[in-house]
Order: sequence, then structure tokens, then C-alpha cells
Amino acid sequence: MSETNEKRESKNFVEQAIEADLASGRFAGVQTRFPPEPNGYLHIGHAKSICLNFGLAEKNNGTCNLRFDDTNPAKEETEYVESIMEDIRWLGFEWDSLHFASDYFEQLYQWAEKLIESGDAYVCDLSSEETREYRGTLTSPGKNSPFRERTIPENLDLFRRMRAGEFEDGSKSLRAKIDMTSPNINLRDPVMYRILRATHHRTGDQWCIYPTYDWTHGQSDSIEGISFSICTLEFENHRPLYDWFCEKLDIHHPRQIEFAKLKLSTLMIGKRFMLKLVKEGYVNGWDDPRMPTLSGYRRRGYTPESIRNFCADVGVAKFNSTIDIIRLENSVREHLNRVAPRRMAVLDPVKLTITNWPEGHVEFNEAVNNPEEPGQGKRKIPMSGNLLIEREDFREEAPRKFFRLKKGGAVRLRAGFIVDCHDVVKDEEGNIIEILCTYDPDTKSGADTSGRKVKGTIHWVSEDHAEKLDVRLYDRLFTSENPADTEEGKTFLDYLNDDSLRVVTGFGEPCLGDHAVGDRVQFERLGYFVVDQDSEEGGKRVFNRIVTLRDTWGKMEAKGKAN
RNA sequence: UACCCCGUGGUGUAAUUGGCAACACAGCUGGUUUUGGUCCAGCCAUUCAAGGUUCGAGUCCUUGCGGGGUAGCCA
Repeated sequence: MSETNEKRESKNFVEQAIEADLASGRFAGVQTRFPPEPNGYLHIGHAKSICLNFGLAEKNNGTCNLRFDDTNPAKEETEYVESIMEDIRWLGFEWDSLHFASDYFEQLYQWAEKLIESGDAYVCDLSSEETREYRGTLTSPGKNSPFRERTIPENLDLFRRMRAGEFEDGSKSLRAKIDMTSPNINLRDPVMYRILRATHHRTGDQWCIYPTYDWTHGQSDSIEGISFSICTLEFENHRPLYDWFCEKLDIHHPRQIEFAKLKLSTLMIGKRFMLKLVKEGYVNGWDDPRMPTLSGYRRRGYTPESIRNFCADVGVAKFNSTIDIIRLENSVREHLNRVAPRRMAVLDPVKLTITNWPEGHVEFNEAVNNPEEPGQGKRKIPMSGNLLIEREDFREEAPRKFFRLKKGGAVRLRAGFIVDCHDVVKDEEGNIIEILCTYDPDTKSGADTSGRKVKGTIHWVSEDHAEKLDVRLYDRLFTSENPADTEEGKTFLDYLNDDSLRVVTGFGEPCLGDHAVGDRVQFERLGYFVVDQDSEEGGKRVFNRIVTLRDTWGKMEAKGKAN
């Protein structure tokens, strides 16, 4: 494809910065990294960062590393490392090299000694509470630590003894010597090392001092030759410190660029909130299909493509915005519409009997698997005189614009015939338990010689051939647009949707029994569904609803426009 | 009330870097359709405010207003 044929793609501010730095020669190439802390599961917000970092590297023929920011042994576990790697791969990315910040502990230590030697760091005996007091506040400057002027030999000696384990947890720290009066609190002699006796998931008990984020992150970037260190907005105030360390050490100096993290309506993606939902049993684990974790979306049936498209769609900027969750839902719909084969299943059945159907006759009708993708072929669906249709597709009396089946009316059965309803059977309470119809033999789908036109087409299943299915109808977990924004006296738990999961027995056309775990299909007129891992081997299928189809009729009726 | 960042339709992102505000989603109207799905067409903003620079400002300057972030030995 020639350049002139390509659509001019607008670049986001990060891409523009990269372009400028490449043009000016500040960097020769694009090296990025995705740096999760292994203390939880990845969520949809991480997907944005993953797509950004890996995507930028890809577009610029650069590299993107996976680096675990594992500097806090108290919170981190190998279990999370595994799940994070699995999720990144599922999303469709592969890192150029795998690293752990803990691999750099020795180098970090050496560099710390170097800063002590140049008079840029000192050992401080203030407790954490005292450190906080000395730090001052947002509006008032801090004051110098009484230990700030220790000699270099003394600092070196103390720091070595810290490493050797001579001091108690929290009794000393190593701090950068910058400026206690800086308006940027991060520059008020930030802590570089804390004494902490905890078993690290990788280094075990080898260390009793651990480097802090600020002292680790930029240096790790530097070691890996990262050119663009992309992070979220809350680190903006840390950038001067990031730069300070690189300059003092005189090492490769990456450029930190901050962007706004993803925020989606109706979602809670904070780690502590998700943890509460899992630990207190409001959902069934981290991969519950209602969870905004990547493992949750995977199990829900979302495709990696749809999540990547979504991330590309929402763009990258510095403005804190909230994306309407509908965009994510639309993204899966769009993808699945193209690829998911169509099937028929009835989830809230009512009997429909064809009174003029030849006794015992089975008619096979051809149905297109996917009108968007003729290559997916056709299948045969058996039809008998005993059918099941969706309860909401029948009304005894219906508004003018109700195009489905009503008493005295006609409707087309998808991949079947036109039927005319002449009667209904009710139980003692007046509930409709059976709908009686005749069928018109001249109206067979694909071979209609009648010329009849009917307004509506509904789906159905032959009761004699139906495959029983366990169907999990998932809906949004929260009823509120912003569950974090709670009213007086309430917590986000008060906004949980009682109806976020409904389990029903569905009746599907025969071939639904053949689908394998992970297969995604469209139940015509209902939505997209995926075969869940809980399905019995060779037995009953469990289907998760991924997302419903757009429901124009439902909206019309809700707005009173059905008449 | 210190410092930093951000303000473009209902929502989100653009605007060839100072030259007629574009794209997508949502919404509304209509059309096609054997899925009330898909698809197609149309409608929907003088860019937070006020000054200033300029032939010309969404873009630059000043002030104001609004929103977000920051006081872990968390990341």
C-alpha cells in the first residue's frame, strides 16, 4: 500500500512525544515496558496500559519488556506473577524479555552506596511517624532531619550494617538528600530503603532492606535501556525525582510520560474493592464473569480482539475521563457479530403446538450459520409439531407495534414456517401454558411459494429435539453509574445488582450440545454466549451470556412508543 | 489553602502545530432486512469565562472559574 492511500492517523500525545524525541535524536528507538506489581490480578484498566506499551513498541519496531515491580515482599506472591503472564498473553502480546525489579537489588544497592559517597544520601534514624512530622504538609515546608549531616563514612558504615541486619525493622532508613522545603513533597528527602524482614517471593530471606518504588523504578528502566517509561497521572509529581536519580547517577535516562488511567462507568477496579468482592463472596472468585478482571472477561467470553479494539478506541490523553461501559459492550458485539455462528435457543419457554402438523413428522430446515460470513455455511434444524418459543414473544393482546405472535395473528418461525395462532390453553390461574397454531406448508424458509408477508420472525426450538442447557445470564455487577460515589452512610456494596446473575435452564437446537468449552455463539435475538468451563465433559453444556443483542424493541416499549 | 496536571457536543478522542472544528459511540428520524440484530442515510458543538497578541486563536499570553493528583519506610 502506498503512503498516499493510507488514512492519516491522528497521533495521541504520547506518540507525538515519541516522534519528537526520535526526530531530535534524544532516543534512537522505542523501548517500553509493562511494570505490574505482582500483588493482584490484572483488570481492564491494565489492558489499556498493556495495549499502550506493547502497541507503541510494535508500531515503532521497538521492544517491550515485562517487568514485575516486586519491591514490597509483604504484598507480593508468585501466584500473581503467573496470572499476570497468562493474561498478557491472552490479550495477544508477548514481551521481549522478562524481568523482576528484584533482579536489580544488588545493582541498586551499589548505586545507593554511590549516592552516599557523593553526599546525596544519608542514613536517618527517624521513625516513620517522625519522618512524617518532619516532612511538613502540603502547605508548609518540612524541616531537616537531625541525622541529615552525618559524615559520608558514617553513612556508609551504617548503611552496610543495615544490609547486614544489625538494626531492627523500621529503625533506620536511607534517604536521598534533596530539599526539605521543596513544594514537591516527593523531593523532601524521600526514603530509598527501609528495613523490613519479610520473605520475598524470589529473593527469599537474602535481604532485610528493600528499595522503595521511587528508588527502584527509574533505575530498573535505565538498566533495561527503556526510552519511554509510561505511567499513570498520579506519578507526575514523581517525575522530578525520577530525573534527579538518573542525573545524580549519571546513567541512561529514560523519559517518563504520564497518561490518564482508564475509568469505566458502573465499574469498581480498585484492588481493595475487588478483593472485598472476592473475599467476602459477593462473586465467585477473581475470574467470576462479572468481575472487571481480565480473567473475568476471558471467562465471560469477551474476545481479546474486542478488548484491544476498545483500548484503541478510547484513546490516550491526560484528561481524567469516564468511558461509558456501553463502549466496551459494543466492542464485543461488533467482533462477535462478525465471527460468532448463530444458533437458536429458548431461555424462557412456553409450549407452542402446531395442530395441523402431520403426526410424528420431522422436517429439516436449513439455516444460515452467519449472515455476516457466508463461509460459515449452513446447518439443518429439525422441526416437529411440538415447539418451544420465548414467553415474551407471545401476547394475547398486544400493542400496535408488537410484531411477534398474538392470538389471531401470524408470525414467521425463523428457518421454519409461518404459523397462525388460533387459541391458547391456560391453567387455573389464567397463565398461558400452551399456544395453539396451524402452520402454512407453503411458507417453508427458503422455499416460500405463498407470497405471504408477516411483520415478525421469532426463534424456536423443537421440544422433541431440544438440548437442555444451563444458562447463566450475567448482567452488570453494580446498579450505579459510579459505585465509588456513595451516598451518605452507604458503601459500594449497597449498589450491587441483585440481578447480576440469573441461572436458567435453556432449550437449544441439537448442535448446541456439540460445542466445546470456549466456543462463542449468538443465540438469535438474545445475545452472545460462551461455553463455560463448568460444562460436563460430553454432557450438559453451561453457557455464559457475554452480552445481549441491542434491544430496540425493549427501548421502544419502555418509552411507551409501542402503540 | 502549597505545588503539579487537565478543561473541545450527551460521551470519548482529533484538528495537517496559528488557517472554514473531524471521527467514533450514544441519542433522535427514516430506509433495508426471514434476528426489532447487522447494514445504510439524515439530524445533533461557534472549543469553561473574560481580556490580550494577530489579517486570522480550540491552538500563543494574562487573569479568573471548574476538575483531578500529591503529605506510605505502598506502587
